[in-house]
Amino acid sequence: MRRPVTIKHVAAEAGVSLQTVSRVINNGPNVRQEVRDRVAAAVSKLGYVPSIAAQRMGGSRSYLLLALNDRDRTIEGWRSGEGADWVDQMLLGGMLQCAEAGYRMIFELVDTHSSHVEREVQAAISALHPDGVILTPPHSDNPMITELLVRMGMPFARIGSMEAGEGFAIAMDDQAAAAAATSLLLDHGHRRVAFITGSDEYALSGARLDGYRQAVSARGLPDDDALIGRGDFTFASGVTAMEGFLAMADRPTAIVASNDQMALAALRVALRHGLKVPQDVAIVSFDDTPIVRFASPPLTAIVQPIAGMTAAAARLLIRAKAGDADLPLQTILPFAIAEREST
Amino acid sequence: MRRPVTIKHVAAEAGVSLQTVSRVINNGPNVRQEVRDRVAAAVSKLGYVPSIAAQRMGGSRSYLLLALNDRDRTIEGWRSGEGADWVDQMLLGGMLQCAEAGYRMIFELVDTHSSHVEREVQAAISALHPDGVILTPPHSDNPMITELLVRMGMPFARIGSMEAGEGFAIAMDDQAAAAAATSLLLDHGHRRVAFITGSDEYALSGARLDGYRQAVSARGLPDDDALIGRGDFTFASGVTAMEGFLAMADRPTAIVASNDQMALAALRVALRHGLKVPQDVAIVSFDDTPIVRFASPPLTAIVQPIAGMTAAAARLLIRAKAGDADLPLQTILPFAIAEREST
DNA sequence: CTGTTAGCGCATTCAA
DNA sequence: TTGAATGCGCTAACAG
Repeated sequence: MRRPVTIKHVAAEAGVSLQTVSRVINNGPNVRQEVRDRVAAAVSKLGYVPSIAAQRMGGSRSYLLLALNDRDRTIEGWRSGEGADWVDQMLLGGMLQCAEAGYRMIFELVDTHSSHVEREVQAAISALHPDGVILTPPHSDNPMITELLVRMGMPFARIGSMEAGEGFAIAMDDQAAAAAATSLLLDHGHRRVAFITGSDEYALSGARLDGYRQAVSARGLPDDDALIGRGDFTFASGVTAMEGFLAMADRPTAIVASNDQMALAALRVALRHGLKVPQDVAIVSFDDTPIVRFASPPLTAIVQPIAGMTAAAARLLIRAKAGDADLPLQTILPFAIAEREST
Repeated sequence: MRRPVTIKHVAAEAGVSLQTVSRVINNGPNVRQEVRDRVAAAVSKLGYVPSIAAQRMGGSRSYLLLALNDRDRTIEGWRSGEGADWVDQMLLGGMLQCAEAGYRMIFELVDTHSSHVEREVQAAISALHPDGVILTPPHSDNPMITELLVRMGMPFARIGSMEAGEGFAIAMDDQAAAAAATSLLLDHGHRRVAFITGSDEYALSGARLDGYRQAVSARGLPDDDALIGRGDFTFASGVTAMEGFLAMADRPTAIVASNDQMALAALRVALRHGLKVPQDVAIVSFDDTPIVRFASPPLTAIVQPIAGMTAAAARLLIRAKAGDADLPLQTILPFAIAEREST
């Protein structure tokens, strides 16, 4: 049971003071190259790694980033085991980015709807003292949270949020993506393309609807409100919306759904009505979680750059803490479209 | 920008000393109920939450658990986006269990095959000072890691490891599961059931093979080595094994694969050979990641209690740190079988 | 039962 | 360019 090696041991080994070692560790100025090398040698010889707890206590960075996800949605995704891989992609982008800078990302589940959101967030921050917070939808646009963060002087990034405001806004161009999805269908000759919206709680829902409308009117097609189904990202709401469409006399021949669950619902309903996909009705999905790849037929989908957005968030937060100024307050990442057999 | 509230403020508010507050926080003994209540009131009034960094510096717990996953496998799973939800299930079980005790779980990716595994693990531990470490396969049986942990006096749990040894071994009964999968096929009337093994690097691979053999001989069927295909958990190895089976004169009518990837490979090969599943050949898979549910036909699979194992690991580690003695060194969790259309 | 003292490992003042 | 002091928020060991 070796005792842990501290900065003191390194100082003794290198024959310098505590402070000099600290300077070398943090790449501080005013250290001769020779001394720097000597300290570095001692560090690697002893296998010294600074304790982040002590670093924080010393009044510096905590090397921790806190990622806040919605509790219910996240747990539900895990429990269903349907491979809703939002969290995986966040980890992929965020963790790897953090690792590069010696940071760690800690996950926390928070209930947006709870009356004590503030207490929950406050508690997590007080306990961890992170250097920054990464907000994901729907937290990204929850003023209870963003205002608290501002009050605490805690840097944060809002993923999936386009509106300028406090914190770093990082999103893909949802409007352009919806327009692209719609245009794709229009290009395939569809004239009546319907759209299933997401929950209003998410700012991106509005953006996607706007994109759809824009693409439709760009072709000079009428703006038919009957072609817009209100959903809330749940499978059930997708079923309802799709059944509404199929009950119409002049029913749509193509559907754009604001997320995968609703797209799968639309697919299910279509098949149950004896319709063939994509012959009778084409479907485009948003998000591209694994499930849509394994649907029959596999769904064409807008691919969200979740890993990229999280990586960007981590990078910005880390740089901000390092004192980097003039960082972009808004970051728009490119989306992709995965064409599969549903169109 | 409110200044953070510390134990001092609480002490002042309650009119007691620092130490008394600390006692109340940690549920220590020797505090009158009246004082306890007074302190509790001050805590909630001020919204005080102890800083885990400071708690650790004070020589107590760090309230952190470190989960080590294999870097390549994990990243590959995320990148492929196939919804290999091992990590999700770990988070589901581990995070929720941790949250109950005021703990956090931090993920770290480590390359088992690297020559500097020890350095990587050492560094993570030195930086974080976790109260315990959760090892997942293949780390669970990597002596480089386990021995290092023992030397450091760091409590740890080995998930997917049945052998007694240092640390808490937590696993499902892989042998019984493989036997159950095989028996299921035997019950369906199959006489020639083949088995695709996993990589020898994983202790559970041997256990699964044993279970298969046991089930076969329990029926008095011959122990035919030709029915055992060597795999390594990759899709490609599954293809090779399956093609070997199909080239046989007296080919098997049922397959048990040691993981989902290889089962999917077997399915693919079977279909390509014009065989019908399950009529011509039945398939049972291990792991039950989301993809097998969306295969056509959906595969019958052994369901691993990943969330349960991680939760158990967290619980044991937390209790151990709390001073709980006689905790079980081996924990076996029940598995389940999800019967679907492939059998 | 409660308060006082002395660190934990580090970074941030200051001096030299 | 370096070193010595001071304090971060907390707990353990000791007193009272």
